Amino acid sequence: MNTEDLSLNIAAVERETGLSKDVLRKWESRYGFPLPLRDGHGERLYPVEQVARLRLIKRLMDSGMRPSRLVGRPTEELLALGPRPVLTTPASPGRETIDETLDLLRKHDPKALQRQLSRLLQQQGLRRFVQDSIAPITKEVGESWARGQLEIHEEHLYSEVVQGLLRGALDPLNDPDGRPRLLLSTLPGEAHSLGLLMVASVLALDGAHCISLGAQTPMDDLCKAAGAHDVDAVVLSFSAAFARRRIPPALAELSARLPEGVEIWAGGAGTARLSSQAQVVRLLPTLEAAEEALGHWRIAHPLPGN
Amino acid sequence: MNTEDLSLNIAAVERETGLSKDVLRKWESRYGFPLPLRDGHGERLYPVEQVARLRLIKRLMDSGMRPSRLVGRPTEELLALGPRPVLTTPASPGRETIDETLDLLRKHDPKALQRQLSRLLQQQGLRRFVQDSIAPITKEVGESWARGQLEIHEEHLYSEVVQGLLRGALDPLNDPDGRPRLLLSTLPGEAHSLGLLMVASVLALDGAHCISLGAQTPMDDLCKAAGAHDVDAVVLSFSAAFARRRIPPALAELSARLPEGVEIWAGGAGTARLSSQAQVVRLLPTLEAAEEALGHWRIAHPLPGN
DNA sequence: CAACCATTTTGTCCTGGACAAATGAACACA
DNA sequence: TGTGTTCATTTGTCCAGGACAAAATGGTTG
Repeated sequence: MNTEDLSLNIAAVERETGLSKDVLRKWESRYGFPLPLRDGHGERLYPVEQVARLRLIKRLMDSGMRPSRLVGRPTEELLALGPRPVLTTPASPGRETIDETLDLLRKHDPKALQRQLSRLLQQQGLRRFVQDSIAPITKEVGESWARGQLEIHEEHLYSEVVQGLLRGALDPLNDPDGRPRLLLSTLPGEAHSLGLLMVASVLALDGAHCISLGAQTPMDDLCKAAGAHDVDAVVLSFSAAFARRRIPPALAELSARLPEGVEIWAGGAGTARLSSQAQVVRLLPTLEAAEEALGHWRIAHPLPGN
Repeated sequence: MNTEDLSLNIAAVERETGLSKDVLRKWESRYGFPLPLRDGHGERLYPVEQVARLRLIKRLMDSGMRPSRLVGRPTEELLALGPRPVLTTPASPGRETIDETLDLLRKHDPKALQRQLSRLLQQQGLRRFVQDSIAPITKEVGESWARGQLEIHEEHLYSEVVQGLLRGALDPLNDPDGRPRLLLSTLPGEAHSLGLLMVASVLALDGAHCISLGAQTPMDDLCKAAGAHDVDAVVLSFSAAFARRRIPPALAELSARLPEGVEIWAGGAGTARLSSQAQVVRLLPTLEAAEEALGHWRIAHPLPGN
């Protein structure tokens, strides 16, 4: 009964870690880890320690690392590899606030969560809210999941609530006559849209007109929308999980199909290590870079009236 | 390219229908359906018509039917088998309201969704809100998913928001001195907690004191909590998806382990076809039955003061 | 009518192999 | 130097088909 209490079957591990059963079995045969016990019927039983390590590995992989570097290592080394901040300038909102937020998540209380975050938003203003609260809390949510202190389902809930909040804050502040006019989205295959909304907030605050299409817009729709809304640039976000190899060709294709004169701005952790591609796209690896890009665009495109 | 547009690979079908790859392959070999095409590499390609039928089948199974009766049949017959209302007295809130709600879901806007439902709640009051709005809307959400018009993810979001709303409405109205004192939960394996909250609303409105533990409380905790809170009854909810066979033994065990004098009330679609078990538990197949049970309890337990 | 048991149905897990997609490294070219 | 291409390696997904436990059904009996 000791092992039963402390072990999970393969389906439970898949649920807990997000690693498919196939992957779990393959890793076992290829790397010798995880190496589960077997129950009376020859079925795998994963001790909780192995599950914890798997969760850690999955997290690091989501931030761009590869299994071969991770699967062999002991837990301590994995912890040391922890993700470094990319979009964040961690002027943290304080342990307390973060913990309160996570508690609300665990209680499955979207309403209270919204209240809590709304309050922060009112206190700090959108700009600081995005950079000093949402960025670090999001990071913490991800890490809590890796520690097994949050269910993946709860992470989704967090994401939904924050998106709703940012959209709500963005909407009234979006100047229909603002310039430049920007179309925001992610390409098919890139599900993370939180970073995109954070960029949108910053840009809208600086007076740009942001049209957000949500995540995974097919390239066709993107081009049509760019034409229909007569935008100056298309802003795309790529997380570290997006296959880096596919970014340049995708951007090249988009560049070819987009109406004449429409720029491409690409941001997110996935673009950090990208080679310049200088002529085609402008890279926005950080929120500050996004603001900078906006400034450059304004200098290059002075208002005809002036 | 025609077949590519209109077909999904096995992973996509798993995502769309909630049927695992193993199940999809087994059904193919056992029942001859689904019978996907194959791509150049021998991998399965499911045409959208088959996916739609699978979604329908899954829905019917979730409401208690078995594959052998479903998998062979053509789409029209499946549609005719549609689930009959169990907990609902459909005094529908009107097509319009339902459609608006689903639209908000598809826009992934939890805030607006909450506003919309809050408004309904204010207009109708909790009792009618639960029975005339939440019940039919929930049904529609489920059926929309079966038609492929809603993603499973969006169904989860709906559930979270409604739960938050009901909890919020319930909390202030819960009389700490109310009688009877009720402990509400579901057993491990039963994830559906919406029905439970609906029952809780009705009971709290009638002056009972409801202590809700959320879903999947281990039996140990349930018994301890029953003692600690000195409750008069434990209220459990079983959806049609819960293995019917396991309900009687589970209830028997609980009955044995619960403190002396604590009743068990069992509700939800899963208890509809249950044999009486008369001495041990009280069955609450509908919201009305729950109110009735409350009345009976009050008659059987007159206040000592009177 | 309820409880029990044998039988059938159904879902999950297993092995081990094939192979495509993604990646990194080596190389050629401007 | 930097940019693009090609090839080998790594990694995830899929496949077949068999085993078997869990669940449901349909008698049978008290």
